[in-house]
Amino acid sequence: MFLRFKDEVASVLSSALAKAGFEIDDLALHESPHADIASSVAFRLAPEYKRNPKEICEAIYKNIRITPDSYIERAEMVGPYINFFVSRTLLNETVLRVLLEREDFGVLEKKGAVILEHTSANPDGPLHIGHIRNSVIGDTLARILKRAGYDVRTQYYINDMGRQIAVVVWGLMNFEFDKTKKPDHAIAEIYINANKTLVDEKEHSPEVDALMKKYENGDPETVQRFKDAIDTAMHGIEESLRRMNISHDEFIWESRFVRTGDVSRVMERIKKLNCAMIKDGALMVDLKDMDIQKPLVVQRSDGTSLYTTRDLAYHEWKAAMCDRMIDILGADHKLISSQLKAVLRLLGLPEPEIVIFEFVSLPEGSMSTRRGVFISADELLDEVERAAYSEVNKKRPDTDEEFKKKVAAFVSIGAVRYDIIRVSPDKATTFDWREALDFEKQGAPFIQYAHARACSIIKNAQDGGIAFESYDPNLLVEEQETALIKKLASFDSTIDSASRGLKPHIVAIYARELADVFNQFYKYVPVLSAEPEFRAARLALVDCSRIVLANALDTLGIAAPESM
RNA sequence: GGGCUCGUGGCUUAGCCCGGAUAUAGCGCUGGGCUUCUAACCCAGAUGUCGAGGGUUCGAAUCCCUCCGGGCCCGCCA
Repeated sequence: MFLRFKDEVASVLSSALAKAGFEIDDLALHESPHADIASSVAFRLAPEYKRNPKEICEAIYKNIRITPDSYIERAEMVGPYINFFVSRTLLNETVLRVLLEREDFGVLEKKGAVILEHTSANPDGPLHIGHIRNSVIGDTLARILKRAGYDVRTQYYINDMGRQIAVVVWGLMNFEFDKTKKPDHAIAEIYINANKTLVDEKEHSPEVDALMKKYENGDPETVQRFKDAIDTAMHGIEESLRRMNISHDEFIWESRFVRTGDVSRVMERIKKLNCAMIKDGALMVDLKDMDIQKPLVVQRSDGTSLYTTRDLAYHEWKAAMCDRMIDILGADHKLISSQLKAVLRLLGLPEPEIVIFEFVSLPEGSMSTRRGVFISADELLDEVERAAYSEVNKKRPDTDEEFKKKVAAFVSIGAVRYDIIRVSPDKATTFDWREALDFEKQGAPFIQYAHARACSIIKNAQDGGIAFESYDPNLLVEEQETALIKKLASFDSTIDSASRGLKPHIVAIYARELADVFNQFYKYVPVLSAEPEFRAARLALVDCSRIVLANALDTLGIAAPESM
């Protein structure tokens, strides 16, 4: 709805500009507290046409023509600014469209296949609070892109050829696996012990190297050992992801690209590149021309491949199946991902779009699975759920046990996801228990609560046999009502900008603002006790709010409860 | 040392790409509001040299330069 409004403003302004005899590409449109959309284009024109901005503004303003059915109500001139306001038509059509399209409201018409890779944590232990920043950003982005219209598939790239997995396998051969623990946690225990032993007793190091070699060569017994170890860890990892409402469409093992020969083919092609060079028997690519000072090694002197080489083959394979590749990566991958892109470009292959998120650290420093210094996603979720339970217990003492547990579960998952997604990926954060367990702040529960309130009104109406199939949207004229409808109308432009910029936090902010305006409406505008014709119109608006709140929450992967 | 990135009230944070009209919101703080649809709510108030300095511009949180502080990276690791 807002997308069309913006388009109309742009075209109305462009033709006014043309009629007034001005020429400029940038319409200088921006959001403003003074209007639904404002333009400061007169300022831009002033120096070129050597007239004062106000004069220019008047000339443009005089030429503005708005058609009767437009989404623009009127334009107004304030000093050198032109302010545009949304029309009743837009407001009414918003209500109509939401009720018609329901869960599809806000679905855009972008086309194309997207493969989005996220999480891809090494299967050497459980997901920790750093990993899930990746998972939540990735999953939310996948949901945003789906709503934008793309055909999205998510992939988890399993690094099964790295040394850390060989260490896990070696550990499983030398230490006892604790079957009573969640499998990914039991694997972490093995991994931590094995690392400690390998540091203390250096003589075992060649045993790990031998495992890696045998795995790369495809020795059946070793392959089985690796597979068992990884499946065990992945079983636990997937369970944690599922708990957070996250699932992957595919799991891609990096070893497959070695086995299919894709990796050797990529290395052969790199050898033919002008910037390829052999140094001390290793194949490397000089990337100075791409503004990267560090050359990239793609083949060891013993002829084996490296992580990046396999990643190159992975991307070549992916590119053939989609129009866009998107990778969600931690800040430690900044250099390596720009090297990856540079080599792909040199090879004439499509490059992925990379979303980098900054690190999550603990107050005492950075996390490390290897050293056992981390807070697991499971631990975080458990603690938050416990806090959420005591909150429901306090707020709804009248309800039964099953209800409280159910509410604690969706509130905690929502709170965790929202806390992660609300901040821009390029802010480094320090984890804070007090912050994580705080339910007073405006977060997911606030939005879920607004949704539950809307559901409650609808339910009360239904229980009372009050129908609202026919209603007149023109009766929705209170300040809180129009503010609410405008917010509903901007859901499409929110999805549009979030998907364009791959910025999931925009949707998080939108959901919070929508809940905010709904709560104000709820407070000041009576629904069920209003006169029948107003009651019907307001019930329709409540239903719209419920639908869009649910859509926004769904886009964030957060449950939209009917009651809490 | 070099590269990338972040720095916005006591704390957390939006806006920065694409410069505009009183800088966004939350927590916390002060005060107020439940005989009305769920108070996990709402209203009012105090709190800011937008890290510092310079420059560009009619206009800078936003663009450019320098500096300071935090994070990440700079392996024939992944």
